[in-house]
This record gives sequence, C-alpha cells and structure tokens, in this order.
Amino acid sequence: MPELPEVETCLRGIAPHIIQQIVTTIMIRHAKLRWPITAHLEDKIKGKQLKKLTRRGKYLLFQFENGVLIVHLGMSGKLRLLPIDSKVQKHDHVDIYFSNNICLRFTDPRRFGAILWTESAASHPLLVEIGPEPLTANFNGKYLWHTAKQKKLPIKSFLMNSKIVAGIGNIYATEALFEAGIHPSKPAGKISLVRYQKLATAIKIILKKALKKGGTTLKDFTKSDGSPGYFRLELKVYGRSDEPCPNCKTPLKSKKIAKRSTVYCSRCQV
DNA sequence: CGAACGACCTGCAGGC
DNA sequence: TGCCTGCAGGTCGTTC
Repeated sequence: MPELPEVETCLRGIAPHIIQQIVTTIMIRHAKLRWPITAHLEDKIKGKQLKKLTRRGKYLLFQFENGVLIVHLGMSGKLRLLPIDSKVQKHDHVDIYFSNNICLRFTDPRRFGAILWTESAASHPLLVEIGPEPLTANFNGKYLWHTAKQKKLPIKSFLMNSKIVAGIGNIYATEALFEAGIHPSKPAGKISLVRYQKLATAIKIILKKALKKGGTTLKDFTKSDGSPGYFRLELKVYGRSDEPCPNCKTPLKSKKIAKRSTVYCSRCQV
C-alpha cells in the first residue's frame, strides 16, 4: 500500500507514543516475510530503549541504543499501536511490546514487507544505494536531468527506481508525470532540463499535499483504533482509465510500463 | 555495465 | 457456488 507519504504518516503517528520506551518483549507469529526476520531478534531489542524513529525512502528505521530495526511495509504492510491484549487476527505477524503497555503490531497479508536488524544502518546494503529524498533541496530538475543523460528507459521506470530518487511508487510517478505533462513512456534521456524542473516541482507538490492529507488523517489516530489509517489523495489520473482527462476531457488511456499499470492523457502528456 | 524479467505472497473482482 | 484469470500502492536478485 504505502508510498513515501503513507510511510511518513505512519512514522509521525506512532513515533510520539513509543520514542524513549523500552521493549519488554516481542512476539513473532510468522517470521517468513520477504526475507526471514533476523534470527534471535528478541535478544537484540529486549530491554533496549527506542532512541529515534526515522525514515529513508520507504524504510522505517527504529533506532535503538545498540542498532537499528529496519522495517519495510511492502505492498500490504501496516503498523498499528494497540493495547497489549488486543485480539490477534490473520496476518498479524509481529508484535513489539513497550514498557508503557503499548503493542506495536506489524500486519502484512502478502508478506512482501521486511523486518531486519542491523548494527550499522549507514552501510546496510538495502539503504546505502538509495537516491536523494524527493523533498530535499538536492533533489531537483537539474539532478534528474543530469542523472537521466543517455538513458533510454521510460521516464516512469526511471522515477520508480529508488536508486534515482527515494520513495516514488506507481501512484505518485503516474500522478507527477500527468502534472508535468510528460508521457510516461518518454525515454528518460530525451527530456529537457526545463521539463525535468517542472517534474521535480510536481513531485514535491504532490508529496507535500499527500503528507498534509495524512496529517489530517492522523488526528483520529490516538482517539480511535490506534491505526494511522490509509488515506487517498484525490488522484487525477491513477485508477481513472477511460475517464475524461481533468484538463482536456480526452478519455484517459492506460498501459503497462514495466508490468505496472500506468494511466495518462495522450493529449496532455507528450 | 544497464535494463528487463522473474520471483516472492495473499486477497479480491470478474468471467464463465 | 466454484473455479480460473488477472490484478493490486514493492523491489531485490537473476538473466540477458
């Protein structure tokens, strides 16, 4: 489910409730995720204090005094805070219990997610090659243009490569390309600097809008069921194949790019 | 080396 | 009702 805004919203929702707390115990019901959960994880984090919770791309980094727990939500993963005695349901694979009687529960039907322990996140192979965060200043049109030189792959695949930029998934790649008026199949190396500047701006605006929406959703977070709740930004083209283009009313088209569904307007995006 | 593809999983909607 | 197919917001490891 989650792309960068959802992961960030999840982080902001859970962090205040568990930062500085100490892990009392953990419960692993299903260790087989994308990779097996790190063996003897309990030995690593039991009795340890959670110092910080940060994000790199779509990876959540739970920073303890002695190392970092890396959590990825895959396609269908969720993290929720619950009372310690909450009823367990199907796909509730992992619980981490904290000293303030809160249970952090990882639920993931498809099990594409990951939970891994590392002593040095800075050099971890999953993190070390991730590109710039899209909401920082060093991600901009010039960076994209420069990095795309000579590349023939479709701009959409280029954008969804986490080595190029962190956290852009199928939805936001689709939406940003529509906003920027760029055809998703256009070879990355054949797009002008000016158009890349427009694209970088579109990415930043869309992500910020989604974050704001997530922040609004978060208001219910502590009050209701303890779930950050997934939210859906009003999407202009994603999931709207055959509907009229919001700009020109031409029916939106849809095609597969690298096996991912892609919606676009053949008139507005060139 | 970069780019394309397969693989990992479950759940759901739609067609027959 | 049941079976089959295709689809889903990710991305690493392998192959070409």
